[in-house]
Amino acid sequence: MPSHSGGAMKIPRPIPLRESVFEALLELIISGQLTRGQHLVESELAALLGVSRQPVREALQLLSGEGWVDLHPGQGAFVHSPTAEEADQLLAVRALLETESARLAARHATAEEVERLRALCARGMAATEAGDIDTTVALNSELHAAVTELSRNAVLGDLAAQVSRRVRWYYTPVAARRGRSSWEEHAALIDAIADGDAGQAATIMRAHTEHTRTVYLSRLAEEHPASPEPVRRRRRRGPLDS
Amino acid sequence: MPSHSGGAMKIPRPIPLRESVFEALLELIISGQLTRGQHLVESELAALLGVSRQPVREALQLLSGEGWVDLHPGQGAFVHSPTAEEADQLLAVRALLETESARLAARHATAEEVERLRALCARGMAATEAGDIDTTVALNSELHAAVTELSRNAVLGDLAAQVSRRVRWYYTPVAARRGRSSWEEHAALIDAIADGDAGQAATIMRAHTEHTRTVYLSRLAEEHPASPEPVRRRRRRGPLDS
DNA sequence: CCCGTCGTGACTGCCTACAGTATACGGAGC
DNA sequence: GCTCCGTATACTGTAGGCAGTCACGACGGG
Repeated sequence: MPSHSGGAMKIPRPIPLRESVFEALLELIISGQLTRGQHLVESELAALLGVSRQPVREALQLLSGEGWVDLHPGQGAFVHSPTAEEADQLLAVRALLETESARLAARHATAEEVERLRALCARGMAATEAGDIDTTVALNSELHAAVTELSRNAVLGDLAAQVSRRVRWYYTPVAARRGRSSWEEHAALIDAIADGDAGQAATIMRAHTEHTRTVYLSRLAEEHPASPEPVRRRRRRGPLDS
Repeated sequence: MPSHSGGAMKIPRPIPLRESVFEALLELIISGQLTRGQHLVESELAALLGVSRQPVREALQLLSGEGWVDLHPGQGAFVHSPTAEEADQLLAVRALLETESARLAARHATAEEVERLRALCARGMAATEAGDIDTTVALNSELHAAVTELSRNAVLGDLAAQVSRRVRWYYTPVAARRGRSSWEEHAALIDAIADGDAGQAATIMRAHTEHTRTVYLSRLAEEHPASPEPVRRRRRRGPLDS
């Protein structure tokens, strides 16, 4: 995330293998192929991805740093199993960071940048109308990321990006019922940013994120049963074994 | 940072070597033995600490994740060289996180916990009076950490802790001139928390952190010259060589 | 029948070794 | 004398391998 670099964004020529592994594992986690609480055995993953254990280890530590897996010393890595409480806290923090981002964005955004936001918003609304959940979620993330970038605060942007990615994990099943209203809120937000009305932008973003949080919680309350204490036991045989 | 655990804080028996290395390197960076922009050669550090390269690599990646070093693929690790702009952004984010923490702390804190805060505050003021900068800074961090813990939001607490540690790096030279007033503000903050006055606590914390930020910036403006474009060249001979 | 103890297997943590690559130095050409 | 290029060096990235350790299962005792 080079945030708002001045045009000369440095792209390291050799993409380290650990990052490729990181992306791959992240995809496996988000897509659910690696289930919550599952024990991740380094050698199995290494064999699965066709690399050695070392890049896998490093990728697992990166994932641990961002809260995707839990690293138990001497015991290995386990896919993080988020509790309802934690999700709520995460959404609260997101609300905080994004609200501030919106406030700052309203102060700094140029007309050209506002246009980019509008374009994103239009595409997002189209995807929603078409019922394309995955694209909708992706565009939602992209729009929020764009706003944080406009805050002109790289540190804030990085933190928000990190939190957003985790939120996105829980968010996908919620996206459907947020539907159209979410994008109408986005449109209102962009208007406020275009006007340079910081207070208004912050207020809208606050309402928007809190709305999402409410929807998430209500959904959680419905399918209530959930977590029968996830498996922390050491796995001997599992879905990865052929 | 197990945040607000309920008494049974899990302490993994074998402390991984990478964490010890992490701590050691962090100390070397904060104390200035590793200067800004310096190229960190894995093998040298490994020899220095008497371990192999692997734990050093992993520690460097942890440090990179928290913004202490920059990892250039195929080139190695360099001690991060924070710009004035970045420091300002960091302080702004800290203000945001800590303000929210204070607000939440005021809602959740028990009388017993407030007492702990007061004790910390008293010790801090004593250290300041005694002119013990290091202890003052340490207690300052501890107090702020205690407040974020009282927010009862582990995610917020972790983020704030991370940001605070980085702030502390820049903060040490500033601590002296913040002096007594800082601890008076702390005392006022604790009063607000004790009263359960969330709004007041937030306001005080906002003013407190913004005050710190102002002092930092003014100090920066004074010793203005600064950064003669730090060394990014690859080092062949250096202070680590014996 | 339940509980403590020992044996076994498997996985992590760490070290060593190799290959690829970017940088720095020295020499040849202009 | 300056620039360009070849060679050498040293560092990173990756692989493989060994020892320590944790968990599980079986056996024997209460």
